[in-house]
Amino acid sequence: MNARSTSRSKPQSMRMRMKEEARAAILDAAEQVLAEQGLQATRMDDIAARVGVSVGTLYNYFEDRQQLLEALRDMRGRELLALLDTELERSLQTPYRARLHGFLRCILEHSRTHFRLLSVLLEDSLRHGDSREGDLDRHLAMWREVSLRLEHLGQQGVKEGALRPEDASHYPAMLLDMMQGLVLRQLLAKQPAPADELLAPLLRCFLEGAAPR
Amino acid sequence: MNARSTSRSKPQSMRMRMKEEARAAILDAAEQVLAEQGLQATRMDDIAARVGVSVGTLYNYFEDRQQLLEALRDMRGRELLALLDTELERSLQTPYRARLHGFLRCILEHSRTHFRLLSVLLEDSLRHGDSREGDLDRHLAMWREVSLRLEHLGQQGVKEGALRPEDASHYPAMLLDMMQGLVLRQLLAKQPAPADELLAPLLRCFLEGAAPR
Amino acid sequence: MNARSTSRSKPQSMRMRMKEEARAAILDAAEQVLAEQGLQATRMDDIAARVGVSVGTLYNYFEDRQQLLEALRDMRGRELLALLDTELERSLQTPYRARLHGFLRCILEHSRTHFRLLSVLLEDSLRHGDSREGDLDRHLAMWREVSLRLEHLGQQGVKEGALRPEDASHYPAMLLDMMQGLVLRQLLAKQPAPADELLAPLLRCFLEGAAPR
Amino acid sequence: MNARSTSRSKPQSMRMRMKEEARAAILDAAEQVLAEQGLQATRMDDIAARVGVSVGTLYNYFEDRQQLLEALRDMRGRELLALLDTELERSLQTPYRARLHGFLRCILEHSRTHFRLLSVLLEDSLRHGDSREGDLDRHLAMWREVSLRLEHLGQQGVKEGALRPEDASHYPAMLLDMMQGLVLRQLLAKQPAPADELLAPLLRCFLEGAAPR
DNA sequence: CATGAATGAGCCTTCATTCAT
DNA sequence: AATGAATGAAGGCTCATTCAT
Repeated sequence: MNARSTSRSKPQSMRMRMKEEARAAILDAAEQVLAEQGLQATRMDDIAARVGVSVGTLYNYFEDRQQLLEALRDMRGRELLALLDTELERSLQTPYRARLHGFLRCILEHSRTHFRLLSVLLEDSLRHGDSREGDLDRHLAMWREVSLRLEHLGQQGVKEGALRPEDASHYPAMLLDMMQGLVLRQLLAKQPAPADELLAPLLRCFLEGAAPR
Repeated sequence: MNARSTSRSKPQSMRMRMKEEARAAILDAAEQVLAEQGLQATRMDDIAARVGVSVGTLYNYFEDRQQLLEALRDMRGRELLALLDTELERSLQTPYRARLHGFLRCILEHSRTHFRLLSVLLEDSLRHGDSREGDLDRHLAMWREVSLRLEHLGQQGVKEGALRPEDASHYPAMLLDMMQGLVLRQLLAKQPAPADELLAPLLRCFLEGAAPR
Repeated sequence: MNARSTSRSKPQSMRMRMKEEARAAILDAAEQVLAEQGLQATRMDDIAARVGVSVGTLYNYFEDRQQLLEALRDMRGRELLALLDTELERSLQTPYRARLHGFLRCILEHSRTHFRLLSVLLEDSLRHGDSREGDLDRHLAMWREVSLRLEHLGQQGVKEGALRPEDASHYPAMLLDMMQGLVLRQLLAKQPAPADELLAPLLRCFLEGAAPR
Repeated sequence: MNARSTSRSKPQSMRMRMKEEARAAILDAAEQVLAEQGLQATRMDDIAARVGVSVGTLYNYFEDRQQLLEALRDMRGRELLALLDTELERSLQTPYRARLHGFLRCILEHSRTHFRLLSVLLEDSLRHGDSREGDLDRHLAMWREVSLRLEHLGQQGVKEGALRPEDASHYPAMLLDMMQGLVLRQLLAKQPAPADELLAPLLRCFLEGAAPR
């Protein structure tokens, strides 16, 4: 009865592929609207209109508004981690400072692309810090992954003699803090500058400090 | 600190004093609720209930919800600046490093006290980055004031030979970024640590860098 | 501050009285709409329009749609019990048959007045028989109260020698069943007949049976 | 009635037979879901899922939700009448009391089997008493058929001298009322009892009355 | 005929704001 | 000034129905 099986290679994976693409399209639209209107102003209708479908369709792909946003967060998180891992692999034979530079540039660029989204989701996580624990957890887990990679990198730096080991545990946090500020200021300034230009003083201060030698 | 008290004649200043106190009470309540529930979950009814008055009364003191929140932001901003100025004055005769330390501790403590508020208001500013320009402006203006004081401090640092002058323009931003991360992580960690313990590695890294000398 | 106490006799009870009247008005309107449109077709907007207020107002008096309907059920239930108790008291010195007749007439009349409501609420109870247990419970509890009174009445009948005691436990149920059918057929027939005319054969059959003696 | 079936050639009647079986399967599924979830909670998707087909398929067999439910009601109605007629034929040579007992047992058992359905459909009929006249009519027509058969039976009873003729016109209604109550209480009690055990006191009271002789 | 994704009108509910007392 | 009931626009979500494949 259901044996309409023509000579198709992957009937199921076709379905699933299409479903995945539709989900991705919705998430892209959601990010756009989110970036433009902010979290609470983003109505399901707006997202639907942006994709060019009707509201009901959104609910064929996501349980509710909340789940849609979580899916968006998760997807972008996974994308960033993939980027970073690619970069780390690419630069395997490179000295610490250059690797760190590449790593941070990845973050900077990804964050710039998705900045409004990130701030909006951070905001959301903070607001519901108490309830919806699992939600915040997944968000923090992602950043912990990034931190982890920075720690590994830091160990290379220590081995190379490029880093003092005493404060090593603080480096990832401080780097990420400064990165976040960088991105934030970029956004507010509305004058995007080349990534390397922004990273140079950051790295210089991080490695050599503000005090004269 | 709240020294709005000019030497005015009784009748008016009495009125105004009471009005100001009522406003302050409302703002305190608003901050509490905001901290507990987040921006969008904070209803006017909740604030009113917290103060112990009825909704209508709030509208005798503030145009609308938006203005109330702005007033709250402005008040806390002014308070922080007052704190910083007091601290700067207190430490006038002190060397750069100690002054910076005191300055940052002020920020850290004030931010810890009002953390939820700050994150909630930041969120709000970002969301309406496009509309409500004047609002974001006032918020940024406040932080520019803080930055300004850090710059002054930096100049002292350069004069004392405690800072390299080349990257001086980046110092305030980097310091504030790291401070913000510090506060953020404090909140998420839910294990408040003594301010000085947190500031020590930050200052060490800032001044001496991560690279061995 | 709240000491506006003018020479009013019952400031609070005034408030409460008005609140109760408003609730009652809403419930009356709800019953009308319910009777006209049925349970699922009854929208909150319709009820509000019927009372002449806006939707929001309904929510100042009832948690949600469900609670409003429950309140309606409870109120009508209490009214019926009050009617019955009044009737029972009035007829204390009367013989069994007459008392039963009066009792049943009360039910018949109350049920005719609120028939659509009753059927609609019964329906609702049946539907959610599994979930919302407490809800159905309250409804059944009310009818159990009616049954209880019928049992008491039956005891009088037995004592008077007007009833065979063997099947006494079945009498309340059978009487109520026949009453319910009576009311139902009245509704469907759309030709309301005088209560006594309907009750006479019912009582005759109940007491004397269908078989010739 | 449905005798559109002329003596046609196989292929078409094959088609129709299959079509009828598919319809029956859908109606069975619908009844299950209806019984479990209630009228308004029963979604077309649920029915489809229960049959193991997709929603669209339902619409190949029934105009819309409403027609599907009506078809279900009609089918169960026809089934009950068939049962009753079989029973009446079987007991042709039996005295009145036994025939009545058999007749009522048929109703009781059929009603128990389909109870949730019946209550749900009754509810539906009552709700739309005003619109959809024809719908309620078909439902009532069915019960009128049952009543008719009870009347015939009653005539036998009168002839046999087992029934007083004066109230004969009320007997069918009263019997059906008590039956309905019986079934309803069975459902709510959730402790199914043997049919005869339930019917005995009912018949006793109906025939001999509650008053001692 | 079967499929199931898409549709979109419709409903419940929330909450900032108003205004008569 | 204080009160708090009333307002009603707005948004999230449901689900019967359609239709292209």
